[in-house]
Amino acid sequence: MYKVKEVSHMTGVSIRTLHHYDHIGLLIPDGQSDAGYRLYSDENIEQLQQILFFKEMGFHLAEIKDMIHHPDFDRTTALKAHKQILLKKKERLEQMIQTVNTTLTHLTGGIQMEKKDMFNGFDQTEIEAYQKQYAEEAKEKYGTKIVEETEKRTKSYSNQDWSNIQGEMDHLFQQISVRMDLGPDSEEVQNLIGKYRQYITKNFYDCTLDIFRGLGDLYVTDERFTANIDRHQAGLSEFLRQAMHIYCDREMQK
Amino acid sequence: MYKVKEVSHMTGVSIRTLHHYDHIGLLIPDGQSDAGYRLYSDENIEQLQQILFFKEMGFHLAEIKDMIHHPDFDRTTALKAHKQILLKKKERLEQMIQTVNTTLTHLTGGIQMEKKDMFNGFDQTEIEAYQKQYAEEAKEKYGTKIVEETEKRTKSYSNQDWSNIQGEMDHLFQQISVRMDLGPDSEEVQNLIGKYRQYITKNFYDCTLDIFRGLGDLYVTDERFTANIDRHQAGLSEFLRQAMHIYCDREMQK
DNA sequence: ATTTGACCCTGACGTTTCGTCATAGTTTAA
DNA sequence: TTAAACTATGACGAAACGTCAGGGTCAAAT
Repeated sequence: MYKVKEVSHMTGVSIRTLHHYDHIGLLIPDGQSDAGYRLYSDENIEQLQQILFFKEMGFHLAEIKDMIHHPDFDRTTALKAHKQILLKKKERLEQMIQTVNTTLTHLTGGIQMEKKDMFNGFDQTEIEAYQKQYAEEAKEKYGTKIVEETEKRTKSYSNQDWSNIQGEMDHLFQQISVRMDLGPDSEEVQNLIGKYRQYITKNFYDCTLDIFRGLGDLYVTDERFTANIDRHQAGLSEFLRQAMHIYCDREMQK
Repeated sequence: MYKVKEVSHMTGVSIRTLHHYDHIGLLIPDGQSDAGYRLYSDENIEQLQQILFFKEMGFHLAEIKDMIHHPDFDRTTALKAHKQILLKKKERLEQMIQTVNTTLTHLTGGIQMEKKDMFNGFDQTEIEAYQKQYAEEAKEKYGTKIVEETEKRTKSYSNQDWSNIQGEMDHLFQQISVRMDLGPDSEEVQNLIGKYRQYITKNFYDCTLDIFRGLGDLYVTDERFTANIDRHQAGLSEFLRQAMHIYCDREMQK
């Protein structure tokens, strides 16, 4: 016979929950001490595990109570009925997600139209000016090789190309921004960061870890980057820097 | 200016709901009659429709309250965050439906083969019978591929092979059972669980995480399994289920 | 002018599953 | 014997209203 704390440790349910289950008659301990302490038998433990199992499936405690107290209860029918309920809930959720998505595209679409920034203007001269400027800074930091490589690769890019690149980039940032709550070290975010690096390597230059790390810093120290990135989401640039650092740390360890 | 019943008819919300929204400060009518009747303006109606819209998307009333009372509220961010929540809920629901399906197929399929325990009887015909039956259930769940694979692989197994498999399996269970006190999340146990999965994949079919998780549930819900497993050690089946779930959760994160 | 019926109001409890105190008795080890 | 650790029983809170209960208000019919 086990006391509440032991049962709690064994099964992972809280003591309060045990009280509650006793209270509503879902799981009444087989025994009781002189002082009125609840004493649970091995059988009680098994019952509890059954209860937890059905609870995981989303059954209400009242339903579970019926199921375990009526051994001849038709579980199959109950399960089928339950499944229908779950399916309906799922449908509703999907509907909700759809609605959110629709609203979201309208909202973000509106914002993007409003703002004209360097990545939205595909004027070739502007891009070149940007490249030049970036080139100078980059030379100081990473030497001339990377700069030359970038220039060589981007020279032949058409407006269409830039537009595509911008689209991909926006998409990636978008993806990351909605996952900010998962934390910069989350698997999802780290995967996206990896994609981002690949994307740079594909379109601009071989983005080594050192460079990548520096790029992350740039997002916070250079207000042009900061502003451009944070337009997706406030605080995204700092978040990106953290995530990129974590990414680099981990990659170095491999 | 409209009274509660009119608003109720116009929008479909109950009068009590209007009371409630007033009470929590979500929708306070613009006017009031001498007798203290709530009088809603056209603007109020619009607000209410906004509220209903966000409610449909599954926002909590408190969140909605913030959104409509703070006109510069970042709806985009809120929506994105909300979407994540919805997606998580959906995942959980799908998991639950999966579990229900597993239980259902094994409950319905179990009637005819009640007394035949696949692991204890090495009679070839019995095994084949089991395989057939399992095949039907499994087909519903995982499609025909896994079933065919199992059949293909096990067709040539001799009694000796089955005996060996059983031996290995017993050994593994034994190993796990003596480590139960370390907890299902301990490294030792998790390693053994990993081996177990490999073992299944090697001898029967490609055991995906979904399948593996379902298998864990089976150990608790299907008494044939429970009995067979618990003969090594009381409570082992439940322990296994927990360990397998933990294993799957962790593997999914990788 | 009064009655009647439709309509409105403000509580307040119930629902669901426990978390979180608060207060108080019990057991156990030092 | 005393302090630490454990247990017990309430009771409030949370979310979003449904559902009475008890009691005013308004407009039309008597």
